[in-house]
Amino acid sequence: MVAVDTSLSERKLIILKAIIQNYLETGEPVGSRTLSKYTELNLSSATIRNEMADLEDLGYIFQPHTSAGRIPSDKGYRLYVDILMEEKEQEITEREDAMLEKADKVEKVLQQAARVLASNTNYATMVSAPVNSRNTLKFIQLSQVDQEQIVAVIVLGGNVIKNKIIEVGETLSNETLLKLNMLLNTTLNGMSIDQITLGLIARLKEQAGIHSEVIGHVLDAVAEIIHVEDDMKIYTSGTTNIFKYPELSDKQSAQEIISAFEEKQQLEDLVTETLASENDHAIQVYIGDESPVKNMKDCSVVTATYELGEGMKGTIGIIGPKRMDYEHVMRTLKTLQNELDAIYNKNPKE
Amino acid sequence: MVAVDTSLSERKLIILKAIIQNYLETGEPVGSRTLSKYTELNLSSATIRNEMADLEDLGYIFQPHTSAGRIPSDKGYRLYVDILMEEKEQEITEREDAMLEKADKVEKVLQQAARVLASNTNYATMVSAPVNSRNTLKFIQLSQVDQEQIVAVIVLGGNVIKNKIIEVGETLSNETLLKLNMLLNTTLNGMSIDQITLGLIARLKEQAGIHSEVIGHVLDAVAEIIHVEDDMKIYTSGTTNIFKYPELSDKQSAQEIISAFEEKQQLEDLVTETLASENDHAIQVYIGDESPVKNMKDCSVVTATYELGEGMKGTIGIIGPKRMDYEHVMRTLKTLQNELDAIYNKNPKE
DNA sequence: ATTAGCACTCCCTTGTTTTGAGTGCTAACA
DNA sequence: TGTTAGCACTCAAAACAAGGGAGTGCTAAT
Repeated sequence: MVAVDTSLSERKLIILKAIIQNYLETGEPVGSRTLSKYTELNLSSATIRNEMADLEDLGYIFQPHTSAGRIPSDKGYRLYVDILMEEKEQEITEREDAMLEKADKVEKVLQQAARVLASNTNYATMVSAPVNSRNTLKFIQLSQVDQEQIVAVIVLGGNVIKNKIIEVGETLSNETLLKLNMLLNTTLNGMSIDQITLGLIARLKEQAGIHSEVIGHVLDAVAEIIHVEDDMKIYTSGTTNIFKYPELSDKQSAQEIISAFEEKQQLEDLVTETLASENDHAIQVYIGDESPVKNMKDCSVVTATYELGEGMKGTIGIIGPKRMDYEHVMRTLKTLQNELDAIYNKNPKE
Repeated sequence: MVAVDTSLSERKLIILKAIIQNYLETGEPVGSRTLSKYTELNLSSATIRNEMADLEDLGYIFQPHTSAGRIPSDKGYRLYVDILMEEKEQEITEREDAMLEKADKVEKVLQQAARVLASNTNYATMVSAPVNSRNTLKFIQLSQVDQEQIVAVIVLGGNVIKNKIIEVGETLSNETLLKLNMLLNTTLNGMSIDQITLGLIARLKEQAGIHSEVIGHVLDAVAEIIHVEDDMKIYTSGTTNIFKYPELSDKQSAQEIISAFEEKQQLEDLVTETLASENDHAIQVYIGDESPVKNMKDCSVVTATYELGEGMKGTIGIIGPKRMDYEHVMRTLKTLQNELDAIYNKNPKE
């Protein structure tokens, strides 16, 4: 995929790059005359025209209609992102003061991240909260609320807290509760959520087996709390930025994109896809049809994975028109990714 | 406000009503010829024209431009909603099978409510989660997670659970913790959140005064957990329905409305306003400028308050074009309001 | 009081023309 | 052989013109 098409001469590459960059700036189809001035190689428009005809044959650019200039195809953008674009890598680590302010709750930070990203790029953005299947259990406790209710509290790494009310038919004695708590803590402490299997729970039941009925019920509830995947939280911002780009502003497109942002389902798919992809910390670019979200077939989607610690991974992403400022977007995304990665270590919990 | 303008003859009212109903259906300015057929009173278009001229002078209708038909003004809609509209009250209680399915989590129910409402009406909808300032405390407990962390768990009426990790400098003895828990439970149990004032906390501090420093810190934290208003959760659905109405579909309007739905702040204001209004269980209609949310000055907003029990009130609302089907909307809203009101009693916690 | 009739207004649609940016091709050129 | 000037051609978009039609206000007749 990244292999350069050998049929492309140096000059064609320069011209293609010029076409794309010009189009990114203006959003207008770019013609041969414009290019003959724009490029450093001094060629007449006629020559450029010949080259452009070739580039069109090869599928990198096309005309929206006869007698119009050319615009990049998806294939063209792909080549640009993979090869042509100059990444200003060196700057990334040094420059850029923090985008995020501290905040004590993770949710706040993530919502803020989405906002910052949107205002920095003028595109629509999303940030998914980390899912924590590889997280470990730090503490577990059952307490009697009243005659018929027990509250179970579970603290995971990163100070994620889960809890639930468990309804019990009969009152449990203090003693039983104490034993149960002991048992749970000694057995489960330090284990990752993945490790706490149904088999393990079954063995616990046996060990605790005295009033098997109630206790069995309680343990089942505990297992459920631990395993129930909190449905993925996704924060969005700047959805209306898409109105800044005419190619996405018609009713049809706007409606599709915005509803994908409201009904979060599609974004969840996007996150899943991103997290599943092999090379983790890289920035991923989906151009047009490449996007896993069908509603975004006319957009480009750029995503990155961050890690709050201990396998708690989340995704940050930007959705905009295909003619998006890839350089800037990828740089900003990388910066934010770093900040989020860092946040857990430097500021474990305020 | 509800007083009928005495200058309006019976006939004018009929005509006005006809104009509005016709406009609600078609969305087109309605002219005198159309009306002379549409209305039961057999009048020629000329007569109707005279009446319409009067109605325009009185500010109930206006022309978008000379030589166009008339459309209702905000004042016209107001009159319609207050007086002209026929509410089919009787049906409400009997008919209508349940819109909501049971679900164990409140959030799910509310999200579903928003969805149902949107698909039933073809407008944009919002449902706010109840705020619980008048809720009472059922149970409170502090537990040691590790050397430096305590987790505080608080259970409120309706099984709302709040919790937080508290960082402590030094380890607290089991004994101290036990005493603290006793103290907290005996003092605070059954109190409403409003009642737990800073003064009360100060008195508690004195009573517990032994290791004043750490304990003071912990008690402050507890007070904070109790009082920190969970930021209002608002569920939305069908935002993109606004694209079905041309008068709201231009970039400008669409952008304003949609961003109000994304950045929830304005919706929160709307909820606050609704909840603050005196007559609680009534349906409220805001037409155009009447809306507390400035971004919705070209819309109509219809809201209702539901009560999950014990002063836990939330708001459901519909946002659409001024020419909205008020009857249907208000009826649907009322039905849903009843269902939500009932849900807590019939199905306290599944 | 109502209505028929008429002149007038103004938006909207439709068709026509003009403009201009851009292309492809051919022939001349270095 | 690669490059360029020149020219005819295309097509979208803008500008313009004309007609139709829905609607109004006013006047005069019923």
